[in-house]
Parts: sequence; structure tokens; C-alpha cells
Amino acid sequence: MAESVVLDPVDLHLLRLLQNDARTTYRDLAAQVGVAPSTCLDRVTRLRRSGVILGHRLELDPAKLGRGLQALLSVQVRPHRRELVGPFVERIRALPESLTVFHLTGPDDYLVHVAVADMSDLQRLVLDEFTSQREVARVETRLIFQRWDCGPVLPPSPSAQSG
Amino acid sequence: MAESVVLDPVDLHLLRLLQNDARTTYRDLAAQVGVAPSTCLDRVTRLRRSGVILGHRLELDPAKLGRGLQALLSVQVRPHRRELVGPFVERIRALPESLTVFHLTGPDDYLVHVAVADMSDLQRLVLDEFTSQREVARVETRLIFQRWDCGPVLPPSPSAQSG
DNA sequence: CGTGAAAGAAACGGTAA
DNA sequence: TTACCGTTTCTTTCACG
Repeated sequence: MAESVVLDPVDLHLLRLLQNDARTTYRDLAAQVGVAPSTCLDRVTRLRRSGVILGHRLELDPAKLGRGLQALLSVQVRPHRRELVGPFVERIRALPESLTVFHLTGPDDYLVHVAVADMSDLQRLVLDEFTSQREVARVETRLIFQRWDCGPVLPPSPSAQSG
Repeated sequence: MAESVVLDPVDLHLLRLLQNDARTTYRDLAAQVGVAPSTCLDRVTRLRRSGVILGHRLELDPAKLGRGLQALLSVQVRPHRRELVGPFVERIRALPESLTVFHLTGPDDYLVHVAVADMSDLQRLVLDEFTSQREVARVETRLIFQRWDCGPVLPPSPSAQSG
């Protein structure tokens, strides 16, 4: 598990453009960044191999897929031991309703971001997949009014990159 | 803002494959789904135009970009009025540290997922961008041990799709 | 929905700074 | 070592059956 990677202005420019639309062609990238298309290919390939780029993912609209309601579930797993939390996380990750799972500090051990069809679907999910389980001590449900994805993750400062 | 879209097994298969790797070629998609490449193009184009596919995004590793620490900030904004929360959300979204912002039901109005360089960077962020603001009544910080992205968002059931 | 052809992009070598 | 150029290979895209 490596540390930060040194990124020059060309890399940053490419990452910024690709975060907006990962299907941008190397030809178009080259025109906007001011280098040759093959250079873009070289840079992007390097960024993928170095792990900066984890993958190209499709962003879907859960509402269009019949999941118009999203919620966050705060879950306490007790006792909080590896033998219990390992299978718990794997089971939750495998649910089609789960979008993201966080393991957190603080009294609530896990936060699960879910997308469901409606209220009754959410109720079913909470009752059948969470509170019915022996290791789940408490579940707190919060509905999501709205969600905003933020801009590209840019490096903290134009200086000081530790290799 | 439309409701769900009717998706047949071919659409679902394509979405499942593309969620794993959005760069899969139509030729490879065709081979795995069992239709012609041009049919895959037709289907994917339709899915993009109907809004099921919101975009092709790059998944980056924040740790490799010098942001090895992630946290969730629960924020109370008081008074919770449009004149205050609108600018608040826009300001938070514009921070380079912000990954996602949720507007929630419950006592904590907003949940902000952030990625920072280290503890002192997190402290600076909380103090300078959150608690120093007049409209921010309370901030609760929880660190993220680990984060899991879950599988594709699949439609709820093989029946009952309302168009 | 499939076929086939044309336009276009990606990938790979070589080459020069 | 890194960027650029030109060619080959593959993909995308479109018109048509």
C-alpha cells in the first residue's frame, strides 16, 4: 500500500478532465492539455499502474432503477470483534440495496448508505437484514433528502509531495 | 424528473458489466451478453439518453493523492432556512476536501464526507471551514477506518416496473 | 436486431531531445 | 528518461437488410 505519488501539472490537468468525463478521447485530452495524444496515453497508463486511477466506473441513477429512496443506517455491532464484524460487512456489502459501507470511529461502528424503492422497502430492509441479526445492537435510520457529488479530488497543495 | 425505466435482461446485463469496468468495449460486451456490438451501442446510448447512466467517472485513490485520512462530519445548520443552507452547501461542495454532501432528516442536517492529508489538516478544515461559520451550530467528526463500495445497483425485482 | 463498411481512436514501435 | 511522430490494429458508428 503505497504513499502519495508525484504528480506534475500535466497529470493534474488530465485527472481533472477525466473526472468530468472518463470517456474523453486522448486526442481531445491532448488538445486541451497541450501535449501529444500519445503522451496522454503514457500518462494515463502510468496513473492507472501506479494506483492513482482505481478504475473507470459508471455512475447510475438509483431513482431510474426503481430505487427512489436513499437512507443512511448507523449500525452498532456488539461485540465489536473480528469474528463478528467480518461476516457482517460481507453480508451487508452483498445486499443489492447497499451503495457504500463505512467503518467508523465513535459509538456507531458502521454507516451504510442504501437505496431502496420506498418506505416499506426500507422498513423491510432494516428489520430483515439488520435488527433481526444477533450481532446488530442498534440501528439508526436517517433519510437522505438530497446528495451532492463534489468536484475532483485534487492534491492538497502545489508543493510537498512525499514519495 | 422521470420515474423508473423499463429494463430488459440485456440492459441489466450490460449495466452489470459496465459497472465493473466502464471501459469494456462494445465488442467484449456483445460477446458476453450474446448480442451484436451495434445492439450494445444502441442499448447503452438509450440508457444514457434516458438518464439511467449519468456519466462515466474516474475512480481515484485519495490516499495516492496525498489525502490519506477520510472522515464524516455531521453538521447542524441553524436556523435551517433556505437563505442559509443554500450558500452553505455550495461553499462546502467547492472545498477540495469534500467528496460527498448529504442533506438528511434528523437532528444532524448535513453529513459531509471529506478526505484530508492528516489529523492537523482535518483540524484546520473543521475549525476554518465549519465551526467558524455563523450558521454552523454544531459539528461532529467521525474518522473512517475503511470504506467499501458495493456492487451494482440492480433493479429491485424482476417484476413490476412502472414507466 | 444483425451485417458490413467507413471513420475514428488506441496502442506500439521508433526517434529525438 | 520523457515527449513526440507515424503506422498498424482495433473499436466505434452508421446505413441498410
